Amino acid sequence: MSPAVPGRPAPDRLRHKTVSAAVADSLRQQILNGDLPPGVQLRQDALAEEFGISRIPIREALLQLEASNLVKIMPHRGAVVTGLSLQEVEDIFQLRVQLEPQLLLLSAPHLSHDEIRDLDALAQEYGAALETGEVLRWGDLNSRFHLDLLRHANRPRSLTIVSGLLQDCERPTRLQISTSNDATRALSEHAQILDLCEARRFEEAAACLRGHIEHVGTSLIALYRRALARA
Amino acid sequence: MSPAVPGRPAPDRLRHKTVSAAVADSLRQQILNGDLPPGVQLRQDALAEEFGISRIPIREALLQLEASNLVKIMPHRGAVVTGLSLQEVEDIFQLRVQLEPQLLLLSAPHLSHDEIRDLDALAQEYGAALETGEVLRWGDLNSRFHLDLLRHANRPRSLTIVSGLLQDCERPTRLQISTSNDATRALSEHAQILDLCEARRFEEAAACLRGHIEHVGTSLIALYRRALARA
DNA sequence: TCCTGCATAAATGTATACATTCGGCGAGGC
DNA sequence: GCCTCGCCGAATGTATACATTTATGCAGGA
Repeated sequence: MSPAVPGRPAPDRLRHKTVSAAVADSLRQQILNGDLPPGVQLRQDALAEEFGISRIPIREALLQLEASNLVKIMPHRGAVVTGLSLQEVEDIFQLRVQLEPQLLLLSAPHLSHDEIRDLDALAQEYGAALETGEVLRWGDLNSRFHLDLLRHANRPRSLTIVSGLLQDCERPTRLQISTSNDATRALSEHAQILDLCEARRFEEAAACLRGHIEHVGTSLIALYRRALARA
Repeated sequence: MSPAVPGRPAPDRLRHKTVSAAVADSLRQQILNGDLPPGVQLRQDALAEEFGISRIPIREALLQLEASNLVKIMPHRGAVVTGLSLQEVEDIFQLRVQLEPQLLLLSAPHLSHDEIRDLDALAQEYGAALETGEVLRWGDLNSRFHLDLLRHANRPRSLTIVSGLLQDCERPTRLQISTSNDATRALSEHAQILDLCEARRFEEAAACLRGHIEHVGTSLIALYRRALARA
């Protein structure tokens, strides 16, 4: 029953084991939430004092964040929160369109009824968070849904890549809160994908997933373009 | 440290600026060369003494290597050199087959004659290294050739991903040295791709690239399967 | 006025020293 | 005889202190 398939970088569900990991998670959340917008300089001394710890764990946390493309470290010049260019966002969605449906075709046949039920629970939790305005959990739930859907594709590297793409989608997704009718549509599309999977109509499920990503992508890119134009 | 977009992990425009980066590069080379085979434990104290430095830069170097999937760090349990499962290698080549030809279609029309000449120089250098047995430069030259070929696709995230895939190919590629007739075939295929690009027959170039990756992939996977069976 | 050059300050990078955690070994009990 | 509990050693994780690099500001001169 143990999911040997890598769900996430680290099983963060248990308590943090090291300070640097805790700091990394905290900063990651702040960046994904937009609390730390792109371009902000992260000074080690300030962060160390703020967290009440030494600079060493801060440095290691920043290195972990750089691995996720959340910050850019320049030697002797500190770390800066990175931003995604419009081109990058477009690229990310094109990659998702190209990769995810194909992986779904491989993974869906191996989804058990229990797993589909769990996915449905995730989707409903996502809907609940949508209504209560819990924006923080929004992107995370969406990412987990998409990843769990593809878990059984037996393509470990592809899943790692998709995981990275999904995480990068979380930041611009925050913009979409205002136009949350897109989000409700996403909700129904998630349900539809699950229904098609349970009915073992995998080709249609993949097509639906493709349409879902395309729709979210075009909507988000339009929004992102305007947001960038403002700044 | 994630590769900027073109070039390599670190554009060595200048000599190493920090010790941790130098250590990371050294360890990276040793791992890619097979000097540090998968499963080896990297103890910080031993490395620190070996390099004649403190443990702090060692730790940061290990974190950078973890970002490249070259080592796996477990909290309080040290770092271990990672290996690629057969499944991962297969996945990597399927991804390359899926991504690279498409990117070539986007990039090739923007390749100038000078750039094609540079690429040809790279290919010839690769051939020279093949004959003189300079195995160390082999994987690096191959990666640079493929990356430079796709440089103008205007798909930054895709290029980063392909860059990672290529680096991961470097390790199992070392196995291929013995059966270097595959490598000579790769050499001619590289030249053929360039010729088709210069003739502006982009579709054929992409098809050729696809066949090239597929051929190298199947050959390498067969070899890798036997190597894993031994160990 | 503008440019050059150095001195100063602030931030990062590294070394040393201390604290914490994990794994193994052996004594003790069931 | 086997299992459990607890101590001990080794390695990692973190704090403190020092060194190095980069950027800034001011003085001096053309």
